[in-house]
Amino acid sequence: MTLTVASWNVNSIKARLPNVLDWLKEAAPDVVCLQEIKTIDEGFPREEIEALGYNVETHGQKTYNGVAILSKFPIEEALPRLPGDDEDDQARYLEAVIAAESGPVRVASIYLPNGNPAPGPKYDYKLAWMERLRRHAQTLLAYEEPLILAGDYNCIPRDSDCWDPAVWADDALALPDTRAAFRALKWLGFTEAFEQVDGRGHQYTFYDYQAGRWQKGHGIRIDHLLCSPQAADRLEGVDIHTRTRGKEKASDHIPIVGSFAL
DNA sequence: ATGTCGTGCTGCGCACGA
Repeated sequence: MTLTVASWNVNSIKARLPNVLDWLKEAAPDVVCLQEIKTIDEGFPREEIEALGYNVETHGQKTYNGVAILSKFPIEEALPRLPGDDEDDQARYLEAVIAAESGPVRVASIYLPNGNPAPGPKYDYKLAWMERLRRHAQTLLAYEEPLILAGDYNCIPRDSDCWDPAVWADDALALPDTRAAFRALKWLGFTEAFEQVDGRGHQYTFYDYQAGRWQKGHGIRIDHLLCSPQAADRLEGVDIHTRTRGKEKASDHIPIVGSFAL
């Protein structure tokens, strides 16, 4: 059996619904982690997506942020919010246990803070959020089960993951502290799926709407799948569905899809 | 240097976030 797990920042589920439905029909992933749904739970187009055979869990918020998990398999438990700061009211984290045929698979949909402008309070929030994620991920790894942390990490891991490092040198997505925090998370024992099975530079998951970035091929790779050893051991491939970016009313992000022998 | 989207109301143009 192959289990496919995707991550896609849709930049508003309401504005993107036709594109999302088309892609779900074409790609038919088993599990989808969505980010930036930009709606409260009650506004999520649940029926349209359930009609394609998905179970739906959402952790929504008005206007900003919001994450969701879609699954063709039952969702056994769903845990909104990243532990570690009860004052944090931004909807950026949703974790769920999927009852896959091979057994439980834990997934999280992650919308990591952008952090610009840096330095400043938004960058401080980003780094604090990354440390909270690291601590929680450490707890999850101890379960020793297939675990995939899927999302928009707002982190360009390497210079070769953007078209021009000079443009990004002072940006919150590429600053040394951001990269160090991402590595600290990974070094707990995660495998970054694309890096493991492909690893080429200049394979992008985001092209800004501005400045003709898509037309010029000026992208960045910021959407990632982090796999526990039990998931990484079953990892068979990763695809970036670049053609979604060329459609009418496209999201600025592109879906990334991991295939697992699970 | 600029560029584009999406949201929501201080609402039919603007501010904000990305």
